[in-house]
Amino acid sequence: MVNFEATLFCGQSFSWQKSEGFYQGVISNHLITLPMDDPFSHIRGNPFLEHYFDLAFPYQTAEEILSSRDPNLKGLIEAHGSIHILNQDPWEITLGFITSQNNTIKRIRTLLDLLRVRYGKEISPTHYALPTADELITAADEDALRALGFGYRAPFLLDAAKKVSLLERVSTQDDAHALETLKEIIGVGPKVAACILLFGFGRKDIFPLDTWTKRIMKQQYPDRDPSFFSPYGGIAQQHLFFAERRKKRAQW
DNA sequence: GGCCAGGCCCCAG
DNA sequence: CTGGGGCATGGC
Repeated sequence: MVNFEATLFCGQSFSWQKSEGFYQGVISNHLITLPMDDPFSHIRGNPFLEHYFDLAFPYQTAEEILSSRDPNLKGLIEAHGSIHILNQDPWEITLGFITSQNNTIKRIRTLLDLLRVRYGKEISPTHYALPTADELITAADEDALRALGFGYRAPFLLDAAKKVSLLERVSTQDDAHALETLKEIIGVGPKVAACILLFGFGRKDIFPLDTWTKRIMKQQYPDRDPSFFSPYGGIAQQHLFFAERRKKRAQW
């Protein structure tokens, strides 16, 4: 059973909101509305959404392997249900996770919404696509992005836009080389590169280490490292991250 | 006010 | 290679 709350709102996408019984989200330039009581009914039979929600991946197998390896994770998976890794656009993920550094999920959302309204294409009276790399380079400069509130991340977004072709190279590289390629973008270090690989390229074995997951590893797995969860580190990490944030009542 | 937030760059040692 | 200061901004 897919846990849509955890899948949509636990830090892998910043494009969804809840309103009046519906999940509403922008996927590239499509506005998608899913009924909260039965999201699956709108996804099944729609190849575009089936791919976005990663229905073809064998989550059950991954969860069984993780559960057999670690009782803690077994408990979390039983409590959460499945957390899927969405197939999102690498460029949009790059924008999102450059913005994420030293920031809160709530404010990442706010900043990306500002970016949409200011530089993106209107796709409905109330929703905008994220700007493409070309749109950003053409219409924005560092001062304008700082004025929107991006702070020191402003030049990073512009550098990423200039180097957007790197993202095509990544798709044919193994994880280690791909991380190195992504770090050629100024402001992209190990953590942001990991998030781009996991969430933008579906690399399920990537385990991003941020302030939360570092703390989790230190406290709960003091003599392990993320390879303990291989080849499903990314999936394990989403469950650990979700559980820890829920425990601390962190805001989305 | 200080501390933290899905960090990274740069520089010392 | 590792550790620590600085960097924008907002919420608590």
